Amino acid sequence: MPATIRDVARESGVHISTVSRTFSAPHLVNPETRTRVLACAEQLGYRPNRAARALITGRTYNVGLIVADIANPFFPPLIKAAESQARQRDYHIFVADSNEDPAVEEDLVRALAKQVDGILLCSPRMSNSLIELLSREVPLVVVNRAIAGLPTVVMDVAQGARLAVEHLAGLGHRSIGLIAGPRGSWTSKEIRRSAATATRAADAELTVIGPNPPNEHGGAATAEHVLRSGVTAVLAYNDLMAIGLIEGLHAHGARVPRDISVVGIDDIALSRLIHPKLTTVATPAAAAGRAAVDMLLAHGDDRRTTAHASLQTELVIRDSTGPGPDPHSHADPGYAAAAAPDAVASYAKE
Amino acid sequence: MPATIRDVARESGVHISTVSRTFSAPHLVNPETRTRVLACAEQLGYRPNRAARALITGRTYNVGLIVADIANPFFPPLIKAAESQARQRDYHIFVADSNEDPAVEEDLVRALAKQVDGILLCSPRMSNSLIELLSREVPLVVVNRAIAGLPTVVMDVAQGARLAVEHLAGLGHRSIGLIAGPRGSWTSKEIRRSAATATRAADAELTVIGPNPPNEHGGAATAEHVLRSGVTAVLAYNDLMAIGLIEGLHAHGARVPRDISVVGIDDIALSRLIHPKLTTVATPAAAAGRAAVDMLLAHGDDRRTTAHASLQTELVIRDSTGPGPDPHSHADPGYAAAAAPDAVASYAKE
DNA sequence: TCACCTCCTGCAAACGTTTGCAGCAGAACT
DNA sequence: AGTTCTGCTGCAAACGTTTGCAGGAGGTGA
Repeated sequence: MPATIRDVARESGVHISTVSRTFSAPHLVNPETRTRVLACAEQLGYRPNRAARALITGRTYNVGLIVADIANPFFPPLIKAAESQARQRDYHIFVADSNEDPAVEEDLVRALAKQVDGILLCSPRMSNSLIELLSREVPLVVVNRAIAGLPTVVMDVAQGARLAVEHLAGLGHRSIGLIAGPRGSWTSKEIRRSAATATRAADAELTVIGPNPPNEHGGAATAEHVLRSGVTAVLAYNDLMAIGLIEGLHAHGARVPRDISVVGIDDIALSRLIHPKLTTVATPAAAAGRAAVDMLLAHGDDRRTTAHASLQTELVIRDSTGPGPDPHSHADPGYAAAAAPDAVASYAKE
Repeated sequence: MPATIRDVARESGVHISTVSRTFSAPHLVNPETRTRVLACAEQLGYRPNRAARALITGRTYNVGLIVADIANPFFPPLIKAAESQARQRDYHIFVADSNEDPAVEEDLVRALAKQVDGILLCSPRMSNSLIELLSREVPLVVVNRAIAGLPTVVMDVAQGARLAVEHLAGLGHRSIGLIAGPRGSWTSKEIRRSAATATRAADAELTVIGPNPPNEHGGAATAEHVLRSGVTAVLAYNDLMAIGLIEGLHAHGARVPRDISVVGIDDIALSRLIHPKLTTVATPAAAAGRAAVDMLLAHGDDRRTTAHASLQTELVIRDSTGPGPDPHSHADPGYAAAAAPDAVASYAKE
C-alpha cells in the first residue's frame, strides 16, 4: 500500500536507481530529472524504507538508549535531550528500561544490537568486563560510568561531592553522613571516594549508610539510621533519596535544616519545588544526553575511538542546609524524644 | 561480522530455509535437525535480523510512542509501562518527543510509519482530521483523546473533575477557578466541560483561566490572575501546574489551603512530596500505557477495529484543600497586601 | 508391486533498497 | 575527424530474511 521506490520510478519514467540516487546522492543526477522525481515522490508520499536501506548500507539510523529506570526523574531530561539531538541528525531512538537489573540490560543490548548503529548505556549495573564484551558486538557509549577502553560520558560528581562536603564543613558540620546509592553504581563509588577525602581534609568524619535503592523510599528508610548515627548533615546519592530522607526525618520529628542539613545530587526539577528547597549538586543530565549521542555518531566508521567527557557539576545552595550545631550548647534536641531512645543517647554523645 | 542465517546453515549442514523455519515455524522441522541448528545458532551468537525479516513479512516488531514532552512527569510512568508491556511481547519501542508541536507530531508519525507496526499517539496536539488521515498510513492508538473512528485510551477526567468540584463545593467553596491546559488538548476541554456542569449543579461559579502551557511555569504565571479573580479554590489541568500555582500564590503572600484551595490532576509522584501535599485526581498513567499497547497489538490484521477504553480516575484528598471562606467573616485576608493593589480590591469585593 | 500419504528439506523468488560497472550522448580537446 | 573526457542513466547483484512449491524418503494399505 505505501509507495515504494518502484512506484516513483514508474511515475517519473526513470529507473529505480535514479530515484535512489535522487535521495542518497543528489549531485549525481541531472537537476531536471531530480526535480521531476522529487515531485512524483512528494505526490505519492514516498519515503525511503529505512529497513531496506539498512540491509544494504549497514546503517540503520537508529540508536538504542538503555536506562535503569525511566521513571526516575533523573532520566527523562537526559532521554529528551538525547532524542532531540538524535532526531536533528535524522536518527530515531529506541528506549528501553532495565529495571535496575543487569541481566535484562545484557539482553536488551543483544536484542537491540542488529537494529541500531549504537547504544547509549546509561548508569549501567553490569560488570565492566561484560560491557567491554558487548561493545565488540555493537558500538557502545557508556553514560555515568568511566571505563578505560570505551567512549564514556560522566558527571564530575567527585568535584560535586567535594563542594558539598566543603559547604557543609564551612557551616560547622563535623560529622557527616553519606547515603550511598545502589550496588554496582560507579557514581555511588565515586561520590563515596571523593566525600571521604573531602571530609578528611576538612577534619570531619564521614559515616556511610547503604547501599540503598535510588529512590525516595530508599532515602526515607535510612532516616532512623541517620538519626541514630549522630551525624548533623547528610549527602545523599541523589535528590530523590534526599527528599525521601527529609520526609523520613520529618516523620521522626527532626527538622531540616534546623536539626539536620541535607544535600542531594542531580538537581532534578522537583528539588526546587519541595520544602525546604533542596541544596544539591547540579548534574547536567541533558548535556550528557547530547554529548553521548554526539560521541556515538561522531566516529564515522573508525570504531574503537575512545573519547571521554567529564561534565562539570555545580553546587546549588538552597534551603535544606544550615549551620552546624553550636559547639557550646548541649541543649536537648527536642525532636529526639520522638525517635528511638538510643537515638537520644547517640545524639547527646556528640 | 555478526552471524547471519547463512553462517548457521553452513555450520549445521542444512539449507538456510531450514534454519529460518527453526525459528519461525519450529513444528515444520525435524526435532533432531532443530536441536542441531539451535546449538549452532547459540554457539555463533546468531539472532535473526529483524529488519530483513520485516522486509518480507511486513511486521517489524517495533512500535512508536509519541508524547508531547518526555520531561513532563506524567509521561515517564506511561512510557515505562508501555515499554515493559511491549517488550513482554518481544516488541521494541521508539520514543519521540513532539515538544507540544503539532507539526513535529505529524512529521514523526510519517517518519516512524515504515519502521513500526503501529504508533501510540499520546496527548496529541494535532487536529482530529489529521489524525484520522494519518491513521490510514499506519495503525494508530490515541491516548488521552477520544476520536470516534479510532482505537483510543482515555482517562475518565470528567468524573475526576466532577469529584474534585464536589469536594471543593462540599468544603464551602462557591467561586472556583479552573486553570486550563494547552490549546488543542482534548483532556483540557473535557475537564472544562465537566467542571462547568459540576459547578452549576453545586450552585457555584466557575472562572476559567487559560489556556496555559502544561508545566509549573504555566501554573505559576496564573497566580496573580487567580488572586485577582477572587476565587477561593482552584482546579488545575495537571499537578505540575497546581504545584507551580501554589508556588506563585505563596510568592504573593497567599497560603494554601488557608487562603486558597488547590487541586491538581494526575497524581504524579511529586504531588505527595511537596508541601502541602497535593489533593489531586489520580489518573492511571501506567495502566493507560499497557492498555494502549494491548490495543495496538490486539487486532491481528483486522485494521479498523476501534476499541475504546476509559480508565477510572479517583480523587486523592491530601492537604492542599481546606474549608471555604467563612460566609460571615469579612476580615482582611492579610496576604493581599503583598499582592498588587487591585488584587486587594478584587478580593475584597468577594 | 503400486499408489498414496506424511514428514521433512531444498530451491528460488521476493521484500525495498544501494552501488559498482558499463554504456551513451555530447562537449572539448588535439 | 578522431580521441578523450564529463555527466548522466540503466543494469544487475547484493543485503538477510521468509515462504510457496516441488521433490525425496519412508511408511501404509490394497
